[in-house]
Amino acid sequence: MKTRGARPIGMSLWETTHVVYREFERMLAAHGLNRATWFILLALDEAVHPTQREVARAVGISDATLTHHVRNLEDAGLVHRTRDPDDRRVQCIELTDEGRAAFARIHDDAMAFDRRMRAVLGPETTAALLGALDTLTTEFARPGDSTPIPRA
Amino acid sequence: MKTRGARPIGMSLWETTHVVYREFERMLAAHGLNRATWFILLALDEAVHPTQREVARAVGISDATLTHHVRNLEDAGLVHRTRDPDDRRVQCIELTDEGRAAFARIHDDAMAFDRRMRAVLGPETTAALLGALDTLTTEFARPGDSTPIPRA
DNA sequence: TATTGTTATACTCTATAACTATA
DNA sequence: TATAGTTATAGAGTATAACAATA
Repeated sequence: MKTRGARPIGMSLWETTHVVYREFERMLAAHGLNRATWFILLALDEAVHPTQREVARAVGISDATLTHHVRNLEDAGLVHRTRDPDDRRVQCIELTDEGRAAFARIHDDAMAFDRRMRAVLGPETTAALLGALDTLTTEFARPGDSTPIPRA
Repeated sequence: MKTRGARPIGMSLWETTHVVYREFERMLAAHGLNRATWFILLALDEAVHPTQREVARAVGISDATLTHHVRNLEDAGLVHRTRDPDDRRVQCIELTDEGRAAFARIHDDAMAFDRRMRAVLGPETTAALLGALDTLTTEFARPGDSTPIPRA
């Protein structure tokens, strides 16, 4: 068949995301985290006392998968869980002091990573890229799917 | 901490790639393929009688992982392997008639998918997006990594 | 009955190491 | 010795289903 012609956008999208995220995850790994646990910490940072279910929705994974990752974070001493006294079904996840310190360190690295991307693109191309990505997300998103994080 | 400020580019990149690829893989699944096996068929289409090792390099997976996927493709009747008579260590992978037909069908769907992306973006934004992705890939690629396909 | 979260289990993709067979 | 590929095994991330505790 010898498929020739313009390279599909999806190919470039896939390759770039892969290349960029391999570097990003290398950084996370140096802090003992992976993509999922980093997204969980971000979700914790953006909500006040979220339930595990809310965090799972924000991250885009199942409750069972979240339990798995939260256990790892807890074993690492970065988060602490307590049952909500007003509704003892609910687990309240909070960063420990150590977790807050780790978050701050990783957040610094993540911001530096973002600055590197913006610097190499320049402000106009950065804006164009973000606009294009947003257009594609709107076009292909399914209602009811949250998901910033899936298996890739 | 309440991290506020501009959304990181990586977040958008990740989310868009996820949303787009979930739809793409839904299409592939309707044809009985997944991302890895589709990339393998693409690699077969672009080279003449490649060895398995060459295909693995092109796809960006290990030899052992390739064996795994090729076995699935063979079980599905889409490819056929023969030992190279000139060097019996080498497996030559070829599409079967059924494989060629499946490839053509999926390729049509993949092109339609690409047209949909280009249509919603428009020609200028498409070009800008591809340029930005290329810039990022160049910035973050590591020499010696082939990789169009990894786990994401 | 409904909801929150956990456990048990399993599946998929991936890799490394050890191996076979060929060269 | 070196190379192409396979097998055996394991690990990471994910999910579904069944469950316990609580409401």
